[in-house]
Amino acid sequence: MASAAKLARPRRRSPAVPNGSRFDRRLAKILAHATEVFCEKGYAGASMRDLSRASGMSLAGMYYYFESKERLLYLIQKHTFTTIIARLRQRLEGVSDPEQRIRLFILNHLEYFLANQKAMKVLSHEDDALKNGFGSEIAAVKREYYRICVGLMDEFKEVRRLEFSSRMAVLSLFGMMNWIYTWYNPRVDADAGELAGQMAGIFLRGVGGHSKGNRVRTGDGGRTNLGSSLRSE
Amino acid sequence: MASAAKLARPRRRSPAVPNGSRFDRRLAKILAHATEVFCEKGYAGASMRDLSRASGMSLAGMYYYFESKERLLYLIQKHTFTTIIARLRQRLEGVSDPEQRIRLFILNHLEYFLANQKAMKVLSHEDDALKNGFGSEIAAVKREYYRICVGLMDEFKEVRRLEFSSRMAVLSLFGMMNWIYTWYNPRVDADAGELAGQMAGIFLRGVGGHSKGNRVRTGDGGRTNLGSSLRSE
DNA sequence: CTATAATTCGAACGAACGTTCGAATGAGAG
DNA sequence: CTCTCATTCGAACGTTCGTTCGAATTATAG
Repeated sequence: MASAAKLARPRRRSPAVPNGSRFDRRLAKILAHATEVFCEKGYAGASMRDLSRASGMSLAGMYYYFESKERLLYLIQKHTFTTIIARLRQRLEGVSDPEQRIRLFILNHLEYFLANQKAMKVLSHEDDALKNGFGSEIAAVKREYYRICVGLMDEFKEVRRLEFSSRMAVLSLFGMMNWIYTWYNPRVDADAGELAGQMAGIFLRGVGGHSKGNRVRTGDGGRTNLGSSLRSE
Repeated sequence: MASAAKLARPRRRSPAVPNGSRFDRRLAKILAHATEVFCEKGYAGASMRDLSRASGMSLAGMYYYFESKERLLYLIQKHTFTTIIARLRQRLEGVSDPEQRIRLFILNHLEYFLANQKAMKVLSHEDDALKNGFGSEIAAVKREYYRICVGLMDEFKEVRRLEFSSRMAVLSLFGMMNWIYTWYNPRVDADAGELAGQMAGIFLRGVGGHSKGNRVRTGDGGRTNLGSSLRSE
């Protein structure tokens, strides 16, 4: 009973290590490898032996860094979600126009999604894999992210004098964006910036707030309609 | 080796049973219960013992009806996909207007999705759980469904003289629609017809084919914009 | 150096996994 | 009734699961 708690993060004596302690850096490596395995086999389908093999560490050795497989998934999800929200907040700071803020949200989401595709797949796919304590904490972070987007939508509706269900709109938008983990192929599909522009175009025009052509932070002029650079299959 | 093949569907003597043989009906019951379990715990997370308990049949007894857990998932996915395609083809028969055909596609998808929410979640979520033979057959059916939608999109583009990537548009649409398994709550959200109208509105307007108000097979006039019946949480 | 704490791992635990087998039931046909 | 075949199940199989433990190894402080 008390023996389980002692695994909760031992100290290091010298804090002189550049980017977190040796412990933290090793743990981060393990998380990265575990993310790949969870992505390929799913949380339930990945065994601790798979994870230890991927990390190049013994099965027993893993338990020095985290106390259970469930906690490992929790750490991955928490870190991924926290990071994407932090980046979003930072980028939103300088922008006040509601439409641009939504475009920025979409860009931030897709950029992070594609740059960390495996982690985001684990986040999307293993949504309800965590139980009780772990699950509710992740759910809270997800809720926060959702609320930010609803907030942006409400600003947008007000200034454009539009009326639609923010819930339905936001969830449709999330669907569009998150679904890419099932189909995105970097050799066929456009990059995050292009994709964000296209999805923002569909969404904003679809929701009624038609603006004739402005993109957020992308070089090529103001084409808001879908690009023709992609062929259908 | 030869003993495994003998489980491949024994015969019944009297074909006088109303809806398929006794064997078929019992199997269908098992599939229905298994769908619920797969939906709740995931394919990998559901054990054969879970499935047998849900069906009220002994663990060993299950193997009289199918030869492996993988085959069970295959049967569920195959049936679900085949049914939704069959219904779609039937409904598309009478309609020739490209926009209406897309609206019908969306309506058919969402109606079936919400009426068979658990099966569709299993279909969406356990997308790549099947290996080799089973997996490629399901993938082929999914591809067929995708191609139908691309076909509708191309018709639509041609008659409206629009230019956009059908691939990207169709996959965004699928994202919007399929994501609902993560959020739909029948006590809060609109029914399939209403939802289909709203999503079709966003999508069609978003893609540039603006039509001022027609719904497919829904009573209330021609509002194409999002309804205000839903509050944001 | 020695002492102390951080880190790693082989071996094993009991539990749960998917699947098999042969015997026990059930029911309809003659 | 008997015979036959469809259906069910208890018990067990070999394997893999997540986790634990104590000893071995490595690194740092004094």
